[in-house]
Amino acid sequence: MADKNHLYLVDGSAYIFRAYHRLPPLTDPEGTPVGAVYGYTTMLWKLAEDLDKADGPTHLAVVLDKSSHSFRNEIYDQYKANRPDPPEDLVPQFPLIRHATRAFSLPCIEEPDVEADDMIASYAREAQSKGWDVTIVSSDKDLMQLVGERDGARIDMLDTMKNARIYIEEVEEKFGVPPEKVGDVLALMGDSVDNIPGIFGVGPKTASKLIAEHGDLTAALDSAEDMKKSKLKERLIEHRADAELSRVLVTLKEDCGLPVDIDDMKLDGVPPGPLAQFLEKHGFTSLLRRLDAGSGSPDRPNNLNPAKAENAGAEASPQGSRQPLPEMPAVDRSSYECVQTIDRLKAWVSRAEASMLVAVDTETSALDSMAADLVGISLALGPNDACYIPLAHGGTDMFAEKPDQIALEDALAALRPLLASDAVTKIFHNGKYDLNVLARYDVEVTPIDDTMVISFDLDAGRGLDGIGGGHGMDELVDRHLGHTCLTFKEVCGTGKKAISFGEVPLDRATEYAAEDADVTWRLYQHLKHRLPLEGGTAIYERVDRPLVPVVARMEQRGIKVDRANLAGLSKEFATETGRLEKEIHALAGREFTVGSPKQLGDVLFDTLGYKGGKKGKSGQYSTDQSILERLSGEGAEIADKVLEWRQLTKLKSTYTDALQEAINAKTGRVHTSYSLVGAQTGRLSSTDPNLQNIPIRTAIGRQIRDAFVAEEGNVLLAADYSQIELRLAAHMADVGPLKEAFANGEDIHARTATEMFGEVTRDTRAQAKTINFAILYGISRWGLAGRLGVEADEAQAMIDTYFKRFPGIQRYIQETLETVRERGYSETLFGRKTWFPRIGSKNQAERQGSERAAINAPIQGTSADIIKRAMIRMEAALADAGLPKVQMLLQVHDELVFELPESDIDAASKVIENVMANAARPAVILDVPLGIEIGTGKSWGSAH
DNA sequence: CGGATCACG
DNA sequence: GACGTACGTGATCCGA
Repeated sequence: MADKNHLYLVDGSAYIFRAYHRLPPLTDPEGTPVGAVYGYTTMLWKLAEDLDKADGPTHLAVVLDKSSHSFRNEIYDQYKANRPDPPEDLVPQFPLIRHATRAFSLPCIEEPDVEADDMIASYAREAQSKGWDVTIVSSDKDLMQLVGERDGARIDMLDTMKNARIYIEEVEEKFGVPPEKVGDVLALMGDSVDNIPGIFGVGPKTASKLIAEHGDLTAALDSAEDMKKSKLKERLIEHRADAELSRVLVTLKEDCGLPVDIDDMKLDGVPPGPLAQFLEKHGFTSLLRRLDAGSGSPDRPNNLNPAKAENAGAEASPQGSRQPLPEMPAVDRSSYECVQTIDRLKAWVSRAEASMLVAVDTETSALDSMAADLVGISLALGPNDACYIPLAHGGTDMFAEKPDQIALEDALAALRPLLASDAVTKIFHNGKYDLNVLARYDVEVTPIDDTMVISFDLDAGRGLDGIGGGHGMDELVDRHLGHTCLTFKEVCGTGKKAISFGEVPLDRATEYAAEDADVTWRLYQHLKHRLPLEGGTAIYERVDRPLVPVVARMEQRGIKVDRANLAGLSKEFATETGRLEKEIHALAGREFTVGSPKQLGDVLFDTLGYKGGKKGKSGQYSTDQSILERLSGEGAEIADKVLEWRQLTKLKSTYTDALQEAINAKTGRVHTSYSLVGAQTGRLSSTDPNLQNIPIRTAIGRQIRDAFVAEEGNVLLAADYSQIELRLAAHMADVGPLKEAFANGEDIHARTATEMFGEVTRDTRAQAKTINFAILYGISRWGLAGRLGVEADEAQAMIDTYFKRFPGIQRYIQETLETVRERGYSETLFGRKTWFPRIGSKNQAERQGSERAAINAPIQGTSADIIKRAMIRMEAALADAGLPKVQMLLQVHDELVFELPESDIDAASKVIENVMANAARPAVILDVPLGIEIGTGKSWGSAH
């Protein structure tokens, strides 16, 4: 997986002593001294801000000393005996440190009779044993014993005051020995602050020299016998016992009991409420302003992340600045290098490895990432510091002279270590595409960042009428960098004269391709900077960023469809529609294009004279399903025929014909493409082909689902969240009766019918179901009336009853609209924002449309967040359960489809249900259970 | 290329 | 006083 867990352990007690001495003696409005607390608060702020950085925390806890007593006092009664009392204006700040920690909603570890250092050591080792990286936020020299690498997991330290990282090299520089021997050095030199004796007269220099020379403490002490007569020799012999005692005292206890599970230290966003309260209480106004603004000026990078801590009003929108970022020079395409030799490529790779951050873009021969061939790769390490590596340029004519370029396999061999290096973040714009292309060349790419996804997490819904709402690269570059990129059309042309990228001359190709990498690098700086300031970090880092490789793999797997089955259906549908068309023409009395709503409207309402033709704003009669059904009810045979004709042509053109064409020639499977930024609410969308709208509601349509099949020996498994949006509505709106019904596993629509009408009949249940859905979508009396076929008055009465029985719903709607009007966006339980720039429109229709969408977005979006979390965890969960052959193939909003060996059904079902049912945890604990329904079969149709 | 229609959750 | 009435998508067809 791209992201490694990284635990930050903050040595809180040590920090405040240092902060106290370094910061001015501030007091809060009540006169309480808070200088050290302020320093501590800003430190946590900065750490939280680092959540999105390459080496930043994924998990974090603060460790404090609860008491000064520990096992060391038992073996040495003078331990820390001469430590002076803390200054009196520091004493009242100790409890405030806990308050500050709580305000950030961070776990705080304090155990009686255990020193913070030992607790940190124990947690560090625990995390390391699980393969996590660890950063100890401290500069305490005792803790330097822990620095180093073990089984691929690293422990380092961070001195936040000096803003310096401490790695093995730094420890060696300080002590002259590697970390594991620091204890020996400390034992010799002693520590006056902790009153550790050491050897009197031996300081750091002598101690490190002795240990470096002899290897360890015992050997150093033994060596005294052979020394020339000296003061040092005498002291080593005389105080040997002191040194040995000191060795025990400086040894960290690495097996303390761990009161909090490290998994529970996950940084999952900082709720703004308690933090704002804390900042306010102690008069930390500058921090409070940043929190309230939810945005900062670009030259003030030290702002806070909290995921849900933004209050940015629509007017405070920081997007749309066309100012180039100050430190970035204008794009200069002439600065780019075309890399044509392996030596030059190696030079770029080693520079990229050193910079830890590289923007990457692939150029290909087509748009379909599962079919396109790789034509070249561009890299960028900074503004105007970019190159293009052509790999398959040259005319389509195989005899045409090809430009000099590195052999594909040589280039990939040079790039693979860089692209797979944990230490280097690869930035893409829509990285899923590049991942898919490169995967077909056996190139693994991890970890990645994605500017398209970051843009979506910051600005979903922010565009107006298609202006500035997208997340395409050219659009973002224009919007954020004030620059216009070369377009693909300019380079490759359009229409019939269009050439493929491989035919573009290298100088031109370099300008285009390297520019894409260059601007991706620049966009990244801009967008990634905004994430913590605008509360986008949690949803990006915890949901959408880790999802990218998961979805890429799903696309790569594809799903098998039975071509012969589809071809058979196409033929049936063709025969039938031909027959229907003749009948329709006969009934109409003339031939016309049945597929033309305009001509059909004229036939129905003018030629045949049916009543009730309604013209829309386009001036043409509406002939949609509801109209045709009405006519059918009035006895119009032609309406029935048209309905049937429409159904069959729809199924044929959109499904049975199109799906056959979508079968990939190489894999023999159908590979959809999911968009992570397509739906404003955070849902995925599916294109080319859309596999999220395969028919299921009618028997004839379901035949198409039966054409989606498993390979021989395998089955398909479909796992659905049952009624997830209603469950979330019950939780979010705190609707007692609905929560109770879900807890009891009741039929929710029946329960609604009972509450509303006092009895459950087929009729009242159906009405209740309609009303339940209406609620999710933002209800209006006319809309409901139309659906139920009743008068608006009656619909209003039902709405009133609903609100009366379920008062939480009305409150939810009110509160949601108020916050959206105030802040400009709605939010899911996981902190995903959707913007509603039209919520205050003077145009009533437009405004009401926004209101309905705003009521729905938190529910639909939370559901999307939950299934995404399940997807992210699914692969590891299946692997851990020894089920590597179970493959997740499709997502359909509340459903996941897997392909698996028949023999794995039982075991896989358990894992899948467990992951899906618990996907909200631990970030969100729902008041309702998440019900999962699982089915299996040889085809998708039979798995339901 | 926009509108109308209809497939899905 | 008129507006135009359920949320979120994508594919296909027609016709300007």
